[in-house]
Amino acid sequence: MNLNARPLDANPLAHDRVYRQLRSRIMHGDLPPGHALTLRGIGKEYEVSMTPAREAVRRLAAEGALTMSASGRISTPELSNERIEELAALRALIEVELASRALPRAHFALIERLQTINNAVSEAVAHRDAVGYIRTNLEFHRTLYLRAQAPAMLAMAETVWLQMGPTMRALYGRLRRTEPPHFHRLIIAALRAGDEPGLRLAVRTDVTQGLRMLAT
Amino acid sequence: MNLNARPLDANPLAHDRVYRQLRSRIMHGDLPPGHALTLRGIGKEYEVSMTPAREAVRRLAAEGALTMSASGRISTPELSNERIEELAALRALIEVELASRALPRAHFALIERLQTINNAVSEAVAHRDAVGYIRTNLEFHRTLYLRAQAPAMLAMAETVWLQMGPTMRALYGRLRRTEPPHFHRLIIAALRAGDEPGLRLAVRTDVTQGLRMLAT
DNA sequence: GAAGCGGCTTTGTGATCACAATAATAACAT
DNA sequence: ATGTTATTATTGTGATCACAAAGCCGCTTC
Repeated sequence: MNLNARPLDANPLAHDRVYRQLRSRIMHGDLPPGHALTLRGIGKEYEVSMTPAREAVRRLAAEGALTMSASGRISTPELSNERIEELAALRALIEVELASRALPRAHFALIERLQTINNAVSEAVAHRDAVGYIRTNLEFHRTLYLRAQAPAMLAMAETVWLQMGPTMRALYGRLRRTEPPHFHRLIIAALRAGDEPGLRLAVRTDVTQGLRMLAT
Repeated sequence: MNLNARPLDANPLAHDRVYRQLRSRIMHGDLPPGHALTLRGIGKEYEVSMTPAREAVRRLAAEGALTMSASGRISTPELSNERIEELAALRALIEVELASRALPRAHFALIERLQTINNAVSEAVAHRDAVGYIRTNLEFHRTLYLRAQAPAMLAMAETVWLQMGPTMRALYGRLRRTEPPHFHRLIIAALRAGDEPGLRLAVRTDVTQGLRMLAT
């Protein structure tokens, strides 16, 4: 009898499924910084054995989404202020370039879609929904950058988002703002006007504004 | 009897040892693009079972150092020209920033060390030693960037190097030059003069010059 | 010759286990 | 109460196995 048989209705590639779900939760701020995880716990939660859980964790650790202590304990990263500054600088570098490359290809339909997403961002802010804000905000940026046709750069940007996920949740969670996202409007306006310098400035400002929350 | 016992003289963390050695070989161009690997082959080569080999491969795949086909077959990446252009642009973005951050901290001892490394680069070029050239060239850049005190950025740059490793070997291997690295001298001169714009230009040019070889 | 077909082999995947090391808890003494 | 030690529970690591799917090779057929 085959004890290792996997249920026929189960999706193949168990480790990939675990990886994607964990990645989404981390990127969107579902887990606070320093949250501990265990291989057996993950396996139980996703109904797999330790093996695929280990592979998913190893992959996420390689991307900086999880940190492993010297003894192998798994947790979400707790970023120092210097690390946050670095990651914000990386976002500025990469995302300004992505936006710049997307600009010539940003037609009306894209700009309209960005506005729709931006409304969802405003709504999440109004409801003080930190996770919803992070998710829609990242969707706004990703939608724009997809037009750049630069998958390696987009992957780099998403890796930075991943690393900042838990910290962003902690930052936005303690934030008590209800203002709609001002810089997103500047980005949209620059796209509409075909204003590249304005777009670069708007993206850089939007991406690094989180630092100001830290400085207080 | 414990069948899983590991030899007492062996270093702990087998998967990490395998990871580091494979990573070094890939980054320095030891393997050509498209080179196939197997878990059992890696395990046999490093005298471990499939498990640590799998973890090392999974980690390298997450960093883009290896690609996995839909059926899970492992090989070094074969980069398209568009992907190479993107990675070169990423190098330019990140490494120019790293150099700029290192500039205020670049004292005499560092500049002298860069010159020593650069002599090794020239020697590798003279001997048409592609792997030696890649290794010393990366050592030149890493030595400079370490002064930037920006570990996340340096990690990003190294990830790009990793992805380009096999392709760089193929490019430099078919190259028949004996000129010493001209732009490295410009970098050193700009460091000595404290000339930030000149440094940025020199790094950007050095990093993207490989594209010119492709265009021919 | 080129394309289809049968088998055999290779290969990644996931489950399970033993083990060692770490963390957590209980017991105790001061 | 507090700090220390001994015991127990938890956790990651690596080895091994069964299995299915994909590659490979020789054969046949038209």
